[in-house]
Amino acid sequence: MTAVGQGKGGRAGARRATLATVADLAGYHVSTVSRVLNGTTVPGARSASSAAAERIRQVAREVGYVPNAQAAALRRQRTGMVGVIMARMTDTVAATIYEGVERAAAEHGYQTLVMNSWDDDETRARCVDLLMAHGVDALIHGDALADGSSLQVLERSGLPFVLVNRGAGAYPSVTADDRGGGRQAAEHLLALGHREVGVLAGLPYAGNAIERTRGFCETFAEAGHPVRPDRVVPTTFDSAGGRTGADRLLRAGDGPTALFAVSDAAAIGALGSLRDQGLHPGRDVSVVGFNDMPIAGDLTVPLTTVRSPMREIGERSVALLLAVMEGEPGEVVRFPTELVVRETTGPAPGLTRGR
Amino acid sequence: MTAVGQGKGGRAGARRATLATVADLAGYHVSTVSRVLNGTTVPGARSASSAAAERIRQVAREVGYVPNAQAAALRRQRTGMVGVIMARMTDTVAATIYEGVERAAAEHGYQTLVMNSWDDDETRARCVDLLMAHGVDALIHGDALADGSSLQVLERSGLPFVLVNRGAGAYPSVTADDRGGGRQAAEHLLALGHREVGVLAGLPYAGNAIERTRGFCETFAEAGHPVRPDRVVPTTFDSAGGRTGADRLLRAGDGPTALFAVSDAAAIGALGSLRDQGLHPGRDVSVVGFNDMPIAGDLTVPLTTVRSPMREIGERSVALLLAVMEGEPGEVVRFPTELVVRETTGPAPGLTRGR
DNA sequence: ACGTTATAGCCAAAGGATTGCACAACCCGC
DNA sequence: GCGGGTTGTGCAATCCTTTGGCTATAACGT
Repeated sequence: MTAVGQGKGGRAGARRATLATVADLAGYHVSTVSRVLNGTTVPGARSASSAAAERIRQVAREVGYVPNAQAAALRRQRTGMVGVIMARMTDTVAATIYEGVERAAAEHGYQTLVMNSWDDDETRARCVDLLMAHGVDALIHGDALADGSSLQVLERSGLPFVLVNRGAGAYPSVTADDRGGGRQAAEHLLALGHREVGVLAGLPYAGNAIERTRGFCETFAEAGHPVRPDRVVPTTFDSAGGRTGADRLLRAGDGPTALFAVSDAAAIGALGSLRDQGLHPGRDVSVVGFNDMPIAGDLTVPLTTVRSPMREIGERSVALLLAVMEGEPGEVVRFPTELVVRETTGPAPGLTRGR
Repeated sequence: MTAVGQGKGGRAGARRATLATVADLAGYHVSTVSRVLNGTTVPGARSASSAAAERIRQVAREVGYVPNAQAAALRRQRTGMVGVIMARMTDTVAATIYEGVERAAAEHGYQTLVMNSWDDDETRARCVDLLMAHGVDALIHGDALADGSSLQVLERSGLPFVLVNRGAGAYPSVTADDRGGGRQAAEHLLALGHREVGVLAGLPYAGNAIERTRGFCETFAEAGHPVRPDRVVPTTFDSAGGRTGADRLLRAGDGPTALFAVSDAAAIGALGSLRDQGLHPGRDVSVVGFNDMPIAGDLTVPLTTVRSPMREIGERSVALLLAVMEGEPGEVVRFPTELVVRETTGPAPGLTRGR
């Protein structure tokens, strides 16, 4: 295993150029090179002569010098990376929030190091450890447990962090106003005359799902039409979960006339279930989703849903994190949601449907 | 700025425990601690006594020692991280592939460091630099330009890399058999009697889009019904792109009777366009997508599409990367696709449609 | 012409983990 | 009881950058 034999092209095996390489070639000391390349315009006015600076930059470019972030991180005690934990990237909601996070972080000179926790406790814990090992300066936690149980270790570690998408207790977090969104969905269905409704309630330990369900159910209860407990079924957030849940709710003889899904993907799964049973969304059974993901409006029967500003939520979480890193107190931020009425909802059919 | 003032709980300001901390407390030398904690079961069998090992592990646990990956990476010349560049995570295809990558990488003890390039040249280049700076051991490139122009720098750098999702020339890559998939879509539509078809062709510089379009068009040409060039419109891969493209194709007086979209999202966008024009998918206009993302089968009119094993592609790319890192030659892998016929395709209507 | 002050650049010490080498103690056999 | 072979540990160099301290030179004022 002598030669490195990777890229066929260049000087394979020749290790990356370091400060020393540049210093030698340019005829300066590494410290000078470092200062030039870092543009240390800071206090001591430790600037190099412009001649030196130019020469050094020239050489650096020639040898393709890329600073070793590891070494730099070791010396200054910061990596410029923030860790991001998400349940899974194929959840469009998570992905969109993440895009917001990445963009905002980049704007402030931070890299993001993402990991998928798969909503699994052990993996979640391992993520935190790994991210800490890689020296992230802070953490954005996208899949906290509603009871905050996963966060105590984190808090003890002293690593600054904020929650996003799923809140938990008083921990600093940025989410949609999930409860309010649930209420909006409920009010809409109530206004359409629906009385017997079901909820595809999402994961029972996810703060956002809980709040959405709560807002929805309490609104129906206040209107004098409490949601039957057996009509609130836990699901995953994806379409498969929505489908299974809807199957269960609709196959029962006295199915509900409307469904509220705590995610658009689950709502689409419910649409699949409806279709299989020959039911038409918006006419036979109404369906309301959550988030308003981009395809919602393009469906052949466009989805009524509660819009949440996902990307903004991601961006805001970075701002909040930065504040927390500065030692500021850290707040609980909730973005208002907006009901988007399309065609999967319609007036309630006669109290008892056939079939 | 004396106290650190982050986590309120624990010993804030107390820096992370290091090897030295553990060594002192356990009464051993840091080198011994290092060996124990790394389980250096390697060749020299220079193991520590089990007494020492136990004590050391005990102490490490007590003080919550987390190794500093930066420092370790500096010393051994590897970080255990592979960089991943994707156009954007909200593209479900990219996200799914990434999930495969992450999982497979983790299985082999690697972390992934993802970045979104937004399909922008400058950003793409910056991603590579940043990933190199962070010392990734290798790179998985998910948004190569078809002409390979973005890859020469990379090749020169000597960093091992493979392409995924979008191939380019003879560079090692893992993709679906995009051309074959395009053919399958075409054969299906031909069999249904469609002669006048349009293509939502994706980004003109993306290898996968190009190949899918090519496979499709060549099959129609071979059948004696070449696709009119003005009916092949470039689009983005998302639903907005598909919608705009379909609007353009269908608004022309003599619209095609079928559309092939190089992504499911674009296909769904096309469905939106159809709906707006009062056209029924599968009856008035047939639509074929690509990838078979999970919701495809749950749509109210389920989507006919060409299935590609996205997650597997991601996983395989890691395997290939590992091989390349070992100095093996690096191949071009293409996974076969499978046509999934659902309900957005049907027999071609009379040669000229009304309206 | 000499003292004073910038300026440009070098020196060397971290920072935390890994690892080849050296060393001491111990075991065994004869 | 001593040589040869293990075995468990310690020593110290090394990876690359950053940065406070320091020196030498140049510039400037009177």
